[in-house]
Amino acid sequence: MFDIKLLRENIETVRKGLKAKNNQVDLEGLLNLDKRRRELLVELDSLRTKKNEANDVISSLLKEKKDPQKKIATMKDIAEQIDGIEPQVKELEEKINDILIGVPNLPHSSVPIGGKEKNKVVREWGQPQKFDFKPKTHIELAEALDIIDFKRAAKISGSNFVLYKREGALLERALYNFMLDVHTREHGYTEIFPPFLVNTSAMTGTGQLPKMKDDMYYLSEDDLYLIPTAEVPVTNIYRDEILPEEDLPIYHTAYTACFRREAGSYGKETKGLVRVHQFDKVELVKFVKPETSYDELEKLVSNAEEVLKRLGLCYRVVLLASADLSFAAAKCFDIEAHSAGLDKWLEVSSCSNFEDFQARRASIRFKGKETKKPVFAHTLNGSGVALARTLIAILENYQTPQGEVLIPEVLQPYMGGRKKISRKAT
RNA sequence: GGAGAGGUGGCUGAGUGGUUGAAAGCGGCGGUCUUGAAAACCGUUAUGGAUCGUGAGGUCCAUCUAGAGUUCGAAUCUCUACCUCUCCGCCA
Repeated sequence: MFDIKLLRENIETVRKGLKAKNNQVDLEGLLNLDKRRRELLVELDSLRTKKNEANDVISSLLKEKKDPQKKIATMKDIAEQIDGIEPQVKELEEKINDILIGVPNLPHSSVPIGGKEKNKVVREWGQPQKFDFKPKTHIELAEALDIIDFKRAAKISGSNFVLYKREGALLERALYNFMLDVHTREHGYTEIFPPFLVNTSAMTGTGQLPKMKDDMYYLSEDDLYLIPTAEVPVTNIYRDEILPEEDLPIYHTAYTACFRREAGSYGKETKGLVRVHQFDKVELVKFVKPETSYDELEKLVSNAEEVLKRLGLCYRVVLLASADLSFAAAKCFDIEAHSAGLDKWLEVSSCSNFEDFQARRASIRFKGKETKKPVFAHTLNGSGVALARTLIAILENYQTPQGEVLIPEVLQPYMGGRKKISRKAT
């Protein structure tokens, strides 16, 4: 949510930014609603002043044991006038808020304007894995090695759910433990283990609601949503709070399962682990001072990259163009790992600076000696990294001609010293 | 799930219909004192909005979990939701 004052003062900036995000909201209409609201508010406030004055007179009359009836009649009259205006103001406020809450964030000036075709690869690390045999896909490997059972997952839950078993389950666990260790021990993040179900306010605070409602699992009995990412509970930790300035920056990391309905996305792109309804992810979340947020974004990206480097996975970092940015993001880098079996770049991380967009919605502020008034913090987050697709890359890139999978060295301590996964239980 | 109690400022805690944005204490901040510190004393201490002012700042309005209601007037009365606590039941 952007500040309506920005619209009042600089409608062209907003118009340009929203156009770059392919959003068409009626800014003039919004501005008119705001103008009308302020006019009524002035009227309302002055009536309230009168009411308060009359009330003071009544209470002193009562103290002096005099008859207040005449003044009560006046106050009654004012109260009626207030009742006439108040609902109008409220209605306008709701209208304005309903519009604002559905307007995306504006892109940062360093973001290329345009759609996907304007996305820019900013760097690559490593070389796509080449084999002198025809590499198998992760699906073939996992089924042959008996470490993932897609059929039974479908029996239990439905299509695009995953059942990891044996070394598959162990590898999953090894991965998120490894990632959490790197981020907490070396990158300065504090570990969080949040609830996986959150309420409407939390979802609205980070910007999933109202736009993404259909993409989320919702429990109507309890009015709760399953989190699509740890970003939601972790960012909302400080909702409606004013933090001491010296607490910033705050870095949090969290492992959670993530739940996505992925409505209407069935097709060949969704085979295997590429797009599933439930996956594991280690998330990085930052709360920082505004002037530092773009430096913090670069650091965040490199923290995520570090994980892929240590896993020995070739990847590239992509700067997203304006129309490809998510609703709440001002700037975003995707990290894509190359997977040899599918021969594809798979998005395993998405690192965004939301500037004060989420902080404004969720009211996350900080205050210090210099800042007399509370200031909205900047929030950032990124996957560090998402597991299902990383697992694809590991299985496909570390496969052997025999159909076995070597375990990346950094994960071996997390897997009881195992060096490879083969058909026989090891 | 059943029964009960409760939600007031950073915290503790007064306040049961009329100058209560809210006593008091604690904490925080500034100052006096001190070689320094402590103690003591003095002062200060929320958030949002509208409006005036180049600015510092001023004025007004709102806010005692949230929403609805009663009333000329609500922190105070009524209803609903949410949350917390206690007991019982159930349970990993």
